Amino acid sequence: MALTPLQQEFVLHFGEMGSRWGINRTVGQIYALLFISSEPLNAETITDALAISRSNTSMGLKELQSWNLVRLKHVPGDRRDYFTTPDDLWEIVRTLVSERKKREIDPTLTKLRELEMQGPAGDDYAEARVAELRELIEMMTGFYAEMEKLETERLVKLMTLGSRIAGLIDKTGGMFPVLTKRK
Amino acid sequence: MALTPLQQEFVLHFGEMGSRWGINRTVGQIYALLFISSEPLNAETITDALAISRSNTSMGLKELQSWNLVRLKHVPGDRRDYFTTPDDLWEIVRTLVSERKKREIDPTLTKLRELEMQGPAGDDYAEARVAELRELIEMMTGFYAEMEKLETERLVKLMTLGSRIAGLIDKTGGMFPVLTKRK
DNA sequence: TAGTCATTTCAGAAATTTCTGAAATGTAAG
DNA sequence: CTTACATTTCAGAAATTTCTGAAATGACTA
Repeated sequence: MALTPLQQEFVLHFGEMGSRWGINRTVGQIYALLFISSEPLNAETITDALAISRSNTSMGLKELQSWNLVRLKHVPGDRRDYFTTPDDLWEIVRTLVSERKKREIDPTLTKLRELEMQGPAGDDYAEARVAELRELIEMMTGFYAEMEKLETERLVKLMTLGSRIAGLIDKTGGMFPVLTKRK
Repeated sequence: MALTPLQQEFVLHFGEMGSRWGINRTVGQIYALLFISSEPLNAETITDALAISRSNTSMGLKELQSWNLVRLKHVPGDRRDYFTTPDDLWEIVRTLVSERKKREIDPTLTKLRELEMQGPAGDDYAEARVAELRELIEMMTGFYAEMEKLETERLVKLMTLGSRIAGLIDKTGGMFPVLTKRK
């Protein structure tokens, strides 16, 4: 499969960004290719479009599957596996955020709690710092858990609302009655 | 400088997580060490606490400085450079988010806009996908820009509020009058 | 200005990650 | 069961990143 110039450039960009996003070039390219392809692709097609080895494609797809970033499809009468990305971009964002949290945040939160469980270390500053960090992460993951529950429609409204949200909170620390009354 | 067991474990954890966070082990360890140390440290102390080479410390500190994650301090009568992390964790979070956005999001947004500028590519699906992705990223960075403006106090209130925020948006798409009236 | 110490640079070594080709495994159809 | 693919695994090769020691640079002071 020959790529259009647009596809080509898009794929190469994702490959280059890969390392900043914590995935390797090939994985970035495979994802990009699936993302801008209207139809599901099989491993052979990917291999040939990206000019990589078949085994590299296999490993890349495995990695993307471990991130829940691709969906497996089957074409009747063809026993090869076909892959796509979800049509809904918000679904992709949710997956990405959730997986990154799982890999980049949760292990640290666990470790911080473990460190606190080990009891007084005779190092007040470090202990305070660990506790403070743990509390901050808990606040942020707690907020994330709430946002995760929202339907996409409300999430979008919320984001579009922007800083007008801030007006809801008065500086003294209370909130407007409409908020405390609801739910 | 000998590390306490707490410091030791904290530092090692950050080193291991480094690769997932897009920094290398040493950089993660240096940052962690500065973070849990009550006093600013100089390069010599870091080198010796982490058992790495002096040049590695130098490069690691340079990297952390490029991320704006450390502050340079000077001790009177001592011409060596001393480094710390900000006391305020929210300041750290703001820096981290802003730098990650700069490195991981902005280049892609630029590239997507470039691709769109290149005009019709004769590939409707890919074009639509690029436009959709660009719009999504613009919405999210726009929201981020608004949140960035908020004082920490309000940001914390907002996060603690959690999903009660969702109650503000009715399902039909409007918002409560209190919101539209303010500001 | 010469001497001392702090820091940076950089070429090559070491470690790690990524990629490939070949072999092994899995799987459906005849 | 055998054949015909499709996919995965894996050992080593290739590429990239990280780290080191030595030399260069910078900057203060006596």
